[in-house]
Amino acid sequence: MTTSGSDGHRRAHTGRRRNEEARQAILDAALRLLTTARHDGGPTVDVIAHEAGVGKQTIYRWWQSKGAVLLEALTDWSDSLVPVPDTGSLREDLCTYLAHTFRRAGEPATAAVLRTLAAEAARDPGTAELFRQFTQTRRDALHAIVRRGRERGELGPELDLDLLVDQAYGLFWYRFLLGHGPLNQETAVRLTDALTCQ
Amino acid sequence: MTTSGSDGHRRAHTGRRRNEEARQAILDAALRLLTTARHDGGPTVDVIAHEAGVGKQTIYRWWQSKGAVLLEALTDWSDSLVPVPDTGSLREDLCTYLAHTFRRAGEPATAAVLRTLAAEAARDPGTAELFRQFTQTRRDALHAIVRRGRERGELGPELDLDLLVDQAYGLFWYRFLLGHGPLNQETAVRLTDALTCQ
DNA sequence: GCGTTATCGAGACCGACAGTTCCGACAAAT
DNA sequence: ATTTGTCGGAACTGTCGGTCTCGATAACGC
Repeated sequence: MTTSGSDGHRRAHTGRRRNEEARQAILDAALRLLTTARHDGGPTVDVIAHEAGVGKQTIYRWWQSKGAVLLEALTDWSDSLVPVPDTGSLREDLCTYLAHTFRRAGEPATAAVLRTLAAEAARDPGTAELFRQFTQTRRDALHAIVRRGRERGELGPELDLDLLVDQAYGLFWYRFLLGHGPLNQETAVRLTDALTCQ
Repeated sequence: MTTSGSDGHRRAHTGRRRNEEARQAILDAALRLLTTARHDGGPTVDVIAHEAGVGKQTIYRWWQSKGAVLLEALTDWSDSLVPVPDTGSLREDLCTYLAHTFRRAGEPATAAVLRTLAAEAARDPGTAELFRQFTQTRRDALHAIVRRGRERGELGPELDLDLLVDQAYGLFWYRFLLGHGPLNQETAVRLTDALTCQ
């Protein structure tokens, strides 16, 4: 609608203190542009700034790079992305979590975000580190599921859980980015079977 | 040593026909620059052209993008990269292949090449397609190993071999690019065990 | 109250780099 | 002998991440 900012009103100046509204406007704009399906690269800094009704300086004063903005927007958004189930059954928890993850990644908006972030991480070392931290939180979630399963005796006590987690997320990212194979619900089931040695 | 071309002599002009020496010089320069450890992004087109003693036009006349040049250089080079073992034992073949793959990826030159190509593929859709083709040849190699194993009865006949292959290569690329976990010889053994359900 | 100070939006500017276009030279094709 | 396509070299364009400057504004410290 409006060409500057998500709405037409002018933000009040906060003088010598950081403008929290501007911060939110930047993150909102970043996420909005990130989820807008495009086939080229991610949004440019100029476009984010313009969309947020903000000067580029205001972005670079608070974030170290474009990737940092995008990743913070993603992190805020994804906190409620994929819940971590705890039903008492490893196979059920695992399959639910994987199926949910695959389904989300299949949605165009989510896919665009993840793809753009991965590309940005490949370009900028600083963003790569932030991306590493983001994936770490997902690893932790999956790790918790399999650890509970092992504590219940559903997995051998000597099993390398990190390896198991990385087999799952490795397959996910590999297929998501390269697209050699599908990421559907059947894949989730089969992967669950394979990981639990059924 | 020399500032233009890998050696000092001037190439002979081939008139109206394509200069094969120039083509090789470009690919050689691309690979040489690709394997040179750098912490920033890949080599620029200008540098490749200068290193090969060639005009940029000569590059863009024969390749559609920088990534296409890099990927052709990589493909030529990697044909003899990781041999496909066939000892008659699935676990031995698998473990050998994975261990070899991991070891190669640990060498700085190889690591720089793979990392740069992955970044380039993330940036440019055309290069992404070529990268997909490259990884497909590696998938095929691993697929052949497990297919032979299944034919010998070392795997269940209903197993999804594509899934198995993608678990392996997924873990490889995930750890290679993100670095959450190691890619050492023990990892190869453990992964082999996991994939063959030992 | 009043000078100081930090942030704000806006825009000019810089440097890197992918990709294009032009040029004179050259030899094969015709 | 003329035409044609490539070659090396270089200037040029456009995009984009990131920096710098500027006037306006209001909180902060005295």
